[in-house]
Amino acid sequence: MNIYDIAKLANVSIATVSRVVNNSPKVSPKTKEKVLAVMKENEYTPNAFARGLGLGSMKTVGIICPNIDDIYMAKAVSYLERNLHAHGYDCILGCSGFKQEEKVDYVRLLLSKKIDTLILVGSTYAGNGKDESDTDYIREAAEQVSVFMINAKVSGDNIYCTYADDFQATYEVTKAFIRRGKEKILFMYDSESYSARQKMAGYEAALQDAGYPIRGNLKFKTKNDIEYTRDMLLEYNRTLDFDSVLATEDGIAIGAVKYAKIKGLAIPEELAVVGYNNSILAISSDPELTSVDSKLGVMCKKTVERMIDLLEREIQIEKNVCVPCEIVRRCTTDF
Amino acid sequence: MNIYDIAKLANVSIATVSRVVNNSPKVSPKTKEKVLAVMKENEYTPNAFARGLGLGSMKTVGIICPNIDDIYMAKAVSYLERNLHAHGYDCILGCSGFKQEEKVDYVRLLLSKKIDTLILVGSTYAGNGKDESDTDYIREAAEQVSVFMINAKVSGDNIYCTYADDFQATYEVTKAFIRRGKEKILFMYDSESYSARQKMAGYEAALQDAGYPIRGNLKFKTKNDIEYTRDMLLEYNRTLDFDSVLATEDGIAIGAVKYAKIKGLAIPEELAVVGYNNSILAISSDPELTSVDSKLGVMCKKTVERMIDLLEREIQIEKNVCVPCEIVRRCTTDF
DNA sequence: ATGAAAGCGCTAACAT
DNA sequence: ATGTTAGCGCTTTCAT
Repeated sequence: MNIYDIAKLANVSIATVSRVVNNSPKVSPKTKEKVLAVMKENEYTPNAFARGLGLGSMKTVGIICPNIDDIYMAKAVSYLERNLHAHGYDCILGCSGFKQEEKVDYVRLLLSKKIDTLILVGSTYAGNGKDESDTDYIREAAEQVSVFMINAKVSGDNIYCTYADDFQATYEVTKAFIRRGKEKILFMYDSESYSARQKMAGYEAALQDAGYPIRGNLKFKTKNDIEYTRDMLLEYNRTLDFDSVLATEDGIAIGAVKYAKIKGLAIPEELAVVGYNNSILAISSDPELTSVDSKLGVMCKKTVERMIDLLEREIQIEKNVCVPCEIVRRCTTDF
Repeated sequence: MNIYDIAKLANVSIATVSRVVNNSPKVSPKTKEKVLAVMKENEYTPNAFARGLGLGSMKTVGIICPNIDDIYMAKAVSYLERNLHAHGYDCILGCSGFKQEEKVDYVRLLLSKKIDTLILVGSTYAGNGKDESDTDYIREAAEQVSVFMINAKVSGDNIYCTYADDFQATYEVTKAFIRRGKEKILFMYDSESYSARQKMAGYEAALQDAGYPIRGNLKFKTKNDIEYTRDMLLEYNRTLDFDSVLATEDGIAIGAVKYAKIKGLAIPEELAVVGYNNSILAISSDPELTSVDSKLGVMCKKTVERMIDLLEREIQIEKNVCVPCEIVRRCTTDF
């Protein structure tokens, strides 16, 4: 069943059918009704490809994240999908992994599918902070469609970023630790992503402002893996002296909690722990984890809102939006 | 840049360009090279909509799950995406929620986007087991594209199902409980989905086979929410007597663990607990959770393999595939 | 091996 | 308010 069939059955031209389908005001109620009836009777659905070809759009946005099997990414995609669906857009999802080449390939692939917009979720897409060139593929993509980044900052025309104020959050957590008498705050991270760099910078700034030294061996690189982190701490704890942990991921923080239990350290008195993302892990942990909530829902909503403004209302939109975090206090800290 | 431009620049017809793009064997190496050069030079990418219109396919599969902000669903989508991507298919993702009407709408929506195949993830799409009619929309969809269900069983032409052997798994867990002297096994569930029904049936069968009574008050409906479950148990424990918990979700099981801690019950001696899905929650818990692994990775792989066989090789494929579960033993049980 | 031309099903400008 | 028609960019059949 195509538009010609419907037109014939309804005794009108295909233009009229098209108008009815697209809710054009200039078609008489009578013919509209007639056409709708024929359409319903034959369960007609316009061919999306033909429509896309004519219009140059299928109302689809591409979402790329490194790995949706990650609570944080899944949450982001969930928020994005909901907001986009509400505005009549569909999501085509890609999981690129963390390798540069695959990121580049995946972006190209989605562009070739003629998406209306590209959303890159995660701080890994902001590059390593050293070479500008490793984000060139994003600027290239932005020549074809507008690109929205979530939790990453990349400069370039037609690139719009939304990110959490991670600097401020870790600054405040570190200050709070210091106020409660903690002197040896272990900063645990698992990548050099944009977001991780912001977090480390906040940590360092707070130490500096308090007149504390920044000690390299208190910056501890690990993996976002509970058991790996726990074992690393057990291994290094002879040479490492710390009374609190600021982790860039909840999984890392829970590794620290597990370590404390094995060592018989009281939480938070002997070891205070703060995680990040306020994921379900934070409350599944025992004791429940104090965690920084990066307000992912807010970020996703703001992203989609601006996207719609740009795509449909052609309004001027904010280029970069920074969202404040919230520190959710639970049992692994005494502040 | 379209196919005409390339044809002109390469001094060939659009048919030849099309042949080159589609890797047709009947084009001389020389012209092929020439065309490829022009294409590269101009960064030509075929228009996906036009291609879709001609071919009737954009190599896209629709994936619908109730909610990707759920560890299990996210894992499934992750596996599916990876396998599909490897075969050159893209995923368009929809989160339908659990309401019947929205499921129906979302299926229709994706069908109208001319997906090559539809994958429904989650046992919620199998209906409530009472009305056949609540899965009619799936059979309707299957008239247009083949439908693959993950962890659900729905009968109908062109519908292919892959599900875990949940019956066997809960049967074995229950038997193991009984062998270890547990007499009052609390079955905790959060829905009447297909999978939940299988789990309950396995539990009941094991009790029956052991000559134990099936007591209605030992079937406890809750939510897949740690705190809610914990509080429900605290509230009902005056009237409820149980020495072990078999939960249909890890989150529920952790709620039971939290309850045991508050009540000062030793795990697993005074309260043994088994969760489901072997999610990250199982190891973030303390003590770590014994959990049934439903082999989601295997299910997803089998699904995509059959899909490719059907779509590209037009081979006869298995209609229903049942995958055995694995019981991952950790610290909340003594078996 | 290559080209010409007829679709694929729709939208939108233009004509009436 | 409705119809005619020219694209949109590709695939594919049929000639050559």
